[in-house]
Amino acid sequence: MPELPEVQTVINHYEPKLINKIIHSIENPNGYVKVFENGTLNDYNFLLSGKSIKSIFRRGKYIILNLCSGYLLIHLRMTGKLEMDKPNKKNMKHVSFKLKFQDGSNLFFIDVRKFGRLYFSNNLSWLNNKLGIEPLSSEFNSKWLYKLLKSHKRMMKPFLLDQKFIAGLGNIYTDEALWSSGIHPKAISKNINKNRSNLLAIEIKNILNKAIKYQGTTIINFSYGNNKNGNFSDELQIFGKPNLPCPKCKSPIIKKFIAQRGTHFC
DNA sequence: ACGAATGTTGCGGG
DNA sequence: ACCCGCAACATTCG
Repeated sequence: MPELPEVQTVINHYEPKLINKIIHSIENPNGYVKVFENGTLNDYNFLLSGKSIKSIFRRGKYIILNLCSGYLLIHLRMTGKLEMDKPNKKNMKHVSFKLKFQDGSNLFFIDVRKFGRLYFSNNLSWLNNKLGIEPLSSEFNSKWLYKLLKSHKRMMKPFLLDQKFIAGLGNIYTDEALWSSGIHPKAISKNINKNRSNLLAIEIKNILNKAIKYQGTTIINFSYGNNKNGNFSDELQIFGKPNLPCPKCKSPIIKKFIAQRGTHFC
């Protein structure tokens, strides 16, 4: 369930460890080839061998390694994890790829459900074309959000999950942000009044920033580094708490399928 | 014991 | 434009 705060947590953790490393080669020890979104293992080796990592940053839920030429992008999807320590036996069989560095260290991509993907690209224009605004940027503010909501007629939950409008929100933070702003997940964007819209913009930023500070949410899968867990799980107000009393009104939290996703609201 | 649910994304169909 | 269903895949829960 890595969403924006979890991806940022992974980056914050690995940035100092990976910066200036030189890639020696890449392997896929379990022969799973679909992880390579564009190209074969040989292509990736040709493109990556000898390249150094200049910087690491995030766009939406993508981890981007800025190489001395080109970019290597990692999407964790549902269960992807990065580890530098050699994985234990159980995790070893879920290694989708292994990046070897010239200094002998490694970066393992462990992915139980194998949805995670690796991309190589010379530029990021295709990514910027398909992803919407960064919710933590200054461009994302009350004014921008209100304009967005008014210009579409969509259910709020799937709207916020749609990465081409706002990049980085997933199931957990969408539920939390809507609940905090008093907006029903099925409410139609066009009908949201200005006060609620303004509140939503603030809550999205607050919740994401706080979750990054707590190093993300661990419910089932998320961990980073040496099996470090996120601490935002304890700060969740309604996600994963069906039937428990709503912190605001004390009536039981409702969980329903909306937009094919388990959705919590009150 | 077996079906359902579990984060994310993309695609086809209505 | 927008919604829905499904698929990718493995594991856990009831």
